[in-house]
Amino acid sequence: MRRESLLSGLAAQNSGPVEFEDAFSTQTDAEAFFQNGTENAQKTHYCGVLNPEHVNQEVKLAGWVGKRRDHGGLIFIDLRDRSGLIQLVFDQHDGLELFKLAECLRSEYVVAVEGEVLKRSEETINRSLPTGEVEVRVKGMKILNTSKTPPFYIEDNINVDENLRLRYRYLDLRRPEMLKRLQLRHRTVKLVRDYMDHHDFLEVETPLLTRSTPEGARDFLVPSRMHGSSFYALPQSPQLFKQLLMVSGLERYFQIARCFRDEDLRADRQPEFTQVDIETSFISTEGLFALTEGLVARLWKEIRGIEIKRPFLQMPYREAMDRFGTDKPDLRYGLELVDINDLAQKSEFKVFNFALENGGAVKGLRVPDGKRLSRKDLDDLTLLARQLGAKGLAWTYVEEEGWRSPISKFFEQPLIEEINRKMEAESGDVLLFVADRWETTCQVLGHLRSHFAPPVTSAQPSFLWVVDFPLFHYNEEEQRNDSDHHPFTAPRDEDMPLLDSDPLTVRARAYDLVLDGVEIGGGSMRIHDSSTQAKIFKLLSLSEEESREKFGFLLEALAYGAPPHGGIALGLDRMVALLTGDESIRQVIPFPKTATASCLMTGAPSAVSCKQLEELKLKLQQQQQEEDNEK
RNA sequence: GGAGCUGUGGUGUAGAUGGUUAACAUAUCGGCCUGUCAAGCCGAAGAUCGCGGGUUCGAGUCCCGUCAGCUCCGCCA
Repeated sequence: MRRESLLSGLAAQNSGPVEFEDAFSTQTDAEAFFQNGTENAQKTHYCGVLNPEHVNQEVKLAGWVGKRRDHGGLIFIDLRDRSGLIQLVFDQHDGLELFKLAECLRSEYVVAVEGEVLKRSEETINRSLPTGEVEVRVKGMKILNTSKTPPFYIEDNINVDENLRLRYRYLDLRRPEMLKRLQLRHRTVKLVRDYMDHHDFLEVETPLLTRSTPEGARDFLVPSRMHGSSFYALPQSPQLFKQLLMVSGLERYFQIARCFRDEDLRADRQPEFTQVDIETSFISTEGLFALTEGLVARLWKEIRGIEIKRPFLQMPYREAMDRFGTDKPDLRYGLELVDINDLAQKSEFKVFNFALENGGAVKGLRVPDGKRLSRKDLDDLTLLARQLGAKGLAWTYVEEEGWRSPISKFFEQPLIEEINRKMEAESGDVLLFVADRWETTCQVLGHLRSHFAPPVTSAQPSFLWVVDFPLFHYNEEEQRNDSDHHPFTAPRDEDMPLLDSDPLTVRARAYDLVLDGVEIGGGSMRIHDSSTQAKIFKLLSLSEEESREKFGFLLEALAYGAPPHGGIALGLDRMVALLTGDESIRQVIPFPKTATASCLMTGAPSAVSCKQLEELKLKLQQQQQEEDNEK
């Protein structure tokens, strides 16, 4: 109960831009802890909690030496622990032996001290420090450990190579802002657990050593010693297990689940990441949305102090692509794409005509005040559009007299005016056009749209459900249909007849949760009868034997009274990063990997001994080649 | 797999068009100093410029390769 009131209190004072609350904002927490246990006899208080109420109290503190200010006969030390800083004072009149010891102190030494909390005189109060009204006059000290000079400053807002931070991650985490991130992440997870528990969900663990299944991302494989030439795979998500738990009659499952995908990394992608994994039986999509919205709203309320409007907006995939050129639109700004198929048709511009004749689309993006863009800027944008898969980019400056553009000659003046009107273009704007396959057109312009995103002004986050994803997409490389979400996603009932006639138009009962242009979760209602599931496998070009071999256990389970069920997985790392305002999820993962999936601290991944390989009956390709060469 | 950016004392940076002893701040070490909190003052030590090769009389600077980090595309939900 006390925790509840503490949290809501914090929320109230925390409504502005991203700000961490203090690790221990109230004295009660720390005091309760020390009164209850003797496990920490070296400390009676956390450094960061001391205030005028403690004046004249004898305290025991322990922590790390921060800044040292040596005045000769008087030494000030900033003592830091998890909670914050307190100024220690050593006076040589308090005893020479102690003072000599204080002179030895260096950055990051670990010390335990005893002393008296004193009120600082008015002119020596430090207003920028929460504990700045008091200081501790030290009467006894023990140096618990010394320290090498750290490779970077242990303080907030440092500007060092990320290389170095990752190599010495334990020191990086010692910085207050990083400790606060860990604390915020802890609180997020705690809120999730409390919320799910409150809604009757059971947290269940699922295996990390499981079997490799086709589809989806590349698996991380773990060789089996007992079964030579066989491998476990680390789960890309607990997908199959959570569905099987529904068959088990669990009805409501969740897990803070670690997931593994062996794909290339990004600022928001790590090879191992954490999902809030949820699955429920006997629930409608709307019911699941309400549940999820409640959870997310709770997090933003408790941690950011932001009241979120519910229910969240919903938008079909098709509309998201048409208007924003992405399946995860950022709705905090406009700059919508404009469909000009009908007008493009009337032009003499072959590129436009050609795209339309081939079933493609022509769309435009208005760049307000685009006249600031130089010819070179436009060339760069064209290059970017090409890199993104478009055949090219058409552009024009909009001026009072008409268009100034290499393509203006293909457009009659009335047509130009019509396009201007449709795109709400004014003199001084630039218009960008892409004519290509519908999907390419949308994607490329969507990317350019984000290029021109105005600076964020609103603190109000924009949550959005993207719904009605296609069930399949065509995989050019493999020349077959692939699941857009995953193979267990149920088609919409009314689209079932299309499965045979026109599978690519079938819509799935799948949904993504999008926040400010970031996909923070996704899920679907699942197939719960084995015949439909078998049919989907077939449409995915999985032979009967193959699907029986890979997913037989699922098909079998579905035949034993599987309840209708569905769920969602929320990206915890991404959510926490949004809550802290960090650009990269590495900031909120204690020990992240680099872009090439290595850990600079431990040196993982690393070579292993021949003996280990032998036990696993593995031979490296390199080894094999050498042996072959010898023959 | 591809593209871009970055790499100079411990750290953060400066080093136009190639030119002698690679500069500054901070940290570190030593000395002085009783009210600092980015303490101050004096002094010292510390980098063959990511690595390898090339061009050149001469390379931190130009070229090629390579490694590492970051960002993006492909990939990934």
